[in-house]
Amino acid sequence: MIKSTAQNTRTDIARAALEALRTEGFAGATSRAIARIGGFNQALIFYHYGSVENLLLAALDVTSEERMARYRDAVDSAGTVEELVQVARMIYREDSASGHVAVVSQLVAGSLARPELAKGVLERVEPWIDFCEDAIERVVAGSPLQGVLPVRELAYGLVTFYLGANLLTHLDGAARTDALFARTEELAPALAALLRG
Amino acid sequence: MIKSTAQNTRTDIARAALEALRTEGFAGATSRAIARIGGFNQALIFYHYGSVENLLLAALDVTSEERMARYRDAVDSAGTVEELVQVARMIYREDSASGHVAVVSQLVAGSLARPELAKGVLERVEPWIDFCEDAIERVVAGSPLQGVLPVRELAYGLVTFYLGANLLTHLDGAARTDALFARTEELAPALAALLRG
Amino acid sequence: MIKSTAQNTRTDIARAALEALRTEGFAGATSRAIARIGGFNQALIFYHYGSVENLLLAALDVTSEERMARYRDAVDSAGTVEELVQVARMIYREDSASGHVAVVSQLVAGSLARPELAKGVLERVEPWIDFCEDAIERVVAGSPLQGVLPVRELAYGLVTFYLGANLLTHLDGAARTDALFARTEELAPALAALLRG
Amino acid sequence: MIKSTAQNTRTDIARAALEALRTEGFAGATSRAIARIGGFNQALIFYHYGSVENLLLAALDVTSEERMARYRDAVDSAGTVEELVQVARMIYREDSASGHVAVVSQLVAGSLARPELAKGVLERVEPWIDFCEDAIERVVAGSPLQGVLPVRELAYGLVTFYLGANLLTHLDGAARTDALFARTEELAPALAALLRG
DNA sequence: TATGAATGAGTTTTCATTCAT
DNA sequence: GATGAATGAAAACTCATTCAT
Repeated sequence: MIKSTAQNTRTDIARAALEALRTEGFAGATSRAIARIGGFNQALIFYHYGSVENLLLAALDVTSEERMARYRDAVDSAGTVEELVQVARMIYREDSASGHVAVVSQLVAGSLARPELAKGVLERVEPWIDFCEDAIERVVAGSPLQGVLPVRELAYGLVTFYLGANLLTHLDGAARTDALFARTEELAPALAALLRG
Repeated sequence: MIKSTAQNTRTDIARAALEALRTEGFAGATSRAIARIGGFNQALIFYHYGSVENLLLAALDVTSEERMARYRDAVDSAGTVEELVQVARMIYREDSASGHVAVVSQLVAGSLARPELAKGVLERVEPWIDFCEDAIERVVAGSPLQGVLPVRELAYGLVTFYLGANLLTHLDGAARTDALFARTEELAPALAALLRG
Repeated sequence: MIKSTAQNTRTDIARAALEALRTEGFAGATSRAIARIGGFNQALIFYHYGSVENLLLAALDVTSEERMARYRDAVDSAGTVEELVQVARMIYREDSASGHVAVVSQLVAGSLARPELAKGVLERVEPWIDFCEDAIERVVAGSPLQGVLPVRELAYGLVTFYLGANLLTHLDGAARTDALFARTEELAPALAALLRG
Repeated sequence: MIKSTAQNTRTDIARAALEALRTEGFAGATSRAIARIGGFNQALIFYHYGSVENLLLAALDVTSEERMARYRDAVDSAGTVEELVQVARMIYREDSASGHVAVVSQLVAGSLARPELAKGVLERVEPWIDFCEDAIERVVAGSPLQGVLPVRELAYGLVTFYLGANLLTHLDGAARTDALFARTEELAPALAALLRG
């Protein structure tokens, strides 16, 4: 059964907005560019979302929700540090390939001079910090490091790194970030040993 | 002896461009905004720099060079891990306060869809990775971790984190990044012990 | 018995149009604004009236008819000049408060570049000139001024003044027009004496 | 000697704005329409005047000043009531022909929902009320009616009538207003007799 | 009857850039 | 060196109107 056209249109618009952020960046994610990418009338954006800013946030919701669900499953199935690092690498790869991080970091950067947007973006970034915190917490639980490791701060640092990674990878490709992940994987057993005491 | 007026004007323009990037973000760093901030004629930008993009890169040079010199001294005087962490924190504080990171991350983000700009920005970010690499190398030298720790990748990760940190701090303030640094300082002695074997 | 819903809707739309003209002026009386004010769907305007212009004329009919009936009674009961002036003042007060004159003057002004609308508006203004003419005629009848006073022209002048008054009162309030009426009331007895010869 | 181009451009723009108000009305006096009429680039309006609203007020200044000077001379040379009525008629004719009243009444009407504009328009209408007051005052001076006639209110009423007249004349032509003036001229001697006591 | 969706042309305003002086 | 003026393209957003349901 086909969903109502209206819903499809809204989704189409949101997807086009994501594509625009990905390929044109925040400054290039204009109503025109989005309409061109999605192949629809510019005015539809305002009909459905009221403003470009609104659309961008709505688009962020679309990807975020999809990915959050998907990644929660993956992380839940990771019991050891080694597995968690592997999952983290997989997430980064997927997000990088799909452009999700690009979208997020463009929105974060673009919201510098737009308090409204900044507020909306922050609200959508917070859950990811919580998500990281939960993941780390689970792995550290029961180890001698529990209570020693600053989990909350580490989670924040991870998200921070994650955003920065995207900014840089668009400049010089993903090779170096990949290398970093590879080294981290190699060191993971040592870290696991540490956790075991 | 006073430098030629022309040189002063060029510097004024570059400083205004930095201020614009800092306060208005990449999308708001338009020739008009820069001219308004600096209190000079819009056309001067094109007379002296040819294009806004050029100006932004030139402005990046101005801050980068100043800071690089200053920070190299500070890092050189840090002999231990603990001291290095303290210096890193100091650098972050200063850059955060002065807006240097804001400028860099705005330029990195803004260059997504502008290959020319991206190329220029990358060239100016590379030295900072080298800088970090040197700093880490010096501290690790002679320790059992030498040869084990992936220094180059770590340096890259640090710069990555650094950029991301700025993106996030404009959203929710510097408190959380500060906390992360504080925890790292607390853990530095343990890390130092590790380095000593 | 309740009138058909359709009729009610039509009236609702016309009332919303009047409200829009009153509060937003001609340039702001757009289909969107009218629909928002009335709380109904934009497309209804076109379903029931075909175009915004048509609606505005229909709305003018609604108020005009209501008021014409009401004012004819009031004027008929005025036998002397003094009473007529008082009635005129009352009419102005009511029209001003209810916004009827505002609506008329906005339509007259807005029709400048729209021949169709101009035609429609003119047809609806004419009866008011006739109305004034009748009123003056009745008061002058039998006096030495009958045949001397240019009644038709005076009536036209009155309506003219009336429109102008509304334009100005929205700028600086009704105080000055009130004062003018007050002075006219004071002078009415002298004028009455003149009429009696 | 030719004035600077800039000044000429500014004046050209203001004149085009007046023309637009005259022929297209307030709602049609858009930046596009004005630029088309004047044959210049739309952006020039914003370069020279910042906004359309500003331009409209500046344009009002241009005509108002010109006419005020011109009419003050004409009124000053009118010593009797008869002459004053003739001058008034002449002024109306000229303003009507040139479109000055059209401009004013369109601006007054259009400012209904724009407080900023309303403020500016009011400031520019006030002097005309003063102007009328002076004119009436001079004619009444020394007559038995001095002190009896409410001069200020009369002046206000005249301006009011004047605005209304323009609104109506665009609907049905100037014939009826002319007729009113003609009748007033005929009655002027009687009025003069009254003034003489 | 009524409505949500859609559209092409319009709105004001700002963009980077050029040019004559 | 520096500036005021100028421009064509593009920005976000709204317009009256149509149409399928």
